[in-house]
Amino acid sequence: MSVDLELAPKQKRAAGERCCEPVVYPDVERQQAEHMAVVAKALGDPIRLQLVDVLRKHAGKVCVCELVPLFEVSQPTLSHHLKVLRQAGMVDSERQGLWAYYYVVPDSLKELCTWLS
Amino acid sequence: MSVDLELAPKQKRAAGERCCEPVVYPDVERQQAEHMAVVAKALGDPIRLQLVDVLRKHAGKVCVCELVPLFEVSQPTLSHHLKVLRQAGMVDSERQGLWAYYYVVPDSLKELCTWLS
DNA sequence: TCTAAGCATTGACAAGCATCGACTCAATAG
DNA sequence: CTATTGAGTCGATGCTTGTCAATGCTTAGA
Repeated sequence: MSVDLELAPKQKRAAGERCCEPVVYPDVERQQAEHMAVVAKALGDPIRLQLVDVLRKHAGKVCVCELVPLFEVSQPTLSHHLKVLRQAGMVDSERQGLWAYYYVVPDSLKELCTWLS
Repeated sequence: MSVDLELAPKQKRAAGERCCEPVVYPDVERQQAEHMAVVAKALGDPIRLQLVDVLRKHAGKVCVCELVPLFEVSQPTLSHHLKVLRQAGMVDSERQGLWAYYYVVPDSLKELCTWLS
């Protein structure tokens, strides 16, 4: 889960000599980092973070019209935030008639959570 | 750690009647959510996420000049990213002579990590 | 004192993002 | 069929962010 970048051994060098050398960049790990960054970025808004929190506690039981009055934004704005979360793969929705019920995608937070700990 | 928003009980309503009612917004929890969002937002960039990763593994042993060649950005840009992480309270630095050694602030990731799990 | 190196800051610009109002679409009730 | 309601999309707007070139500051060595 770690990114594992190689570091050049630290050496005090004489004047006129650069202290650092270029280091190979591991591409595979970068992709992991990018994916985790997408998830973190999606959580980087208080409204979206609280949306995830609410949905985790009421999975599949909350329609959008119930979420709107929880936040001081318009319905289209909330719809936008839900779309961001959906595109980050963190939530998904299921329509039943007029209503759309959202839920947190299982294990979508796992990678980030594991890396954090 | 949870945000604990109150939800109005879901009811199918008759036509001409709104389905939702306004809900009280808990201010205290919002502040927690905002703080976690700040941390998440700071991690919402692949470079910053990898910076945190490197620093966690080499705490207090890496100078900025060693970090620069790990990423394909200029030194000022990296300095900017480090500043963002510093302002989010996630890293701090210590100068020794010419070099600045960065390290991850202990427990700065704990709140988010706990909430995620 | 002078010079060079490490790092931070500033200024500028393009790209991205949050927000809203207006609109569209789908489903339901009458 | 028509009106209404929930929800997503679009376009416009103002703010934020990532980036680099240029510059400044501090320290160390000559």
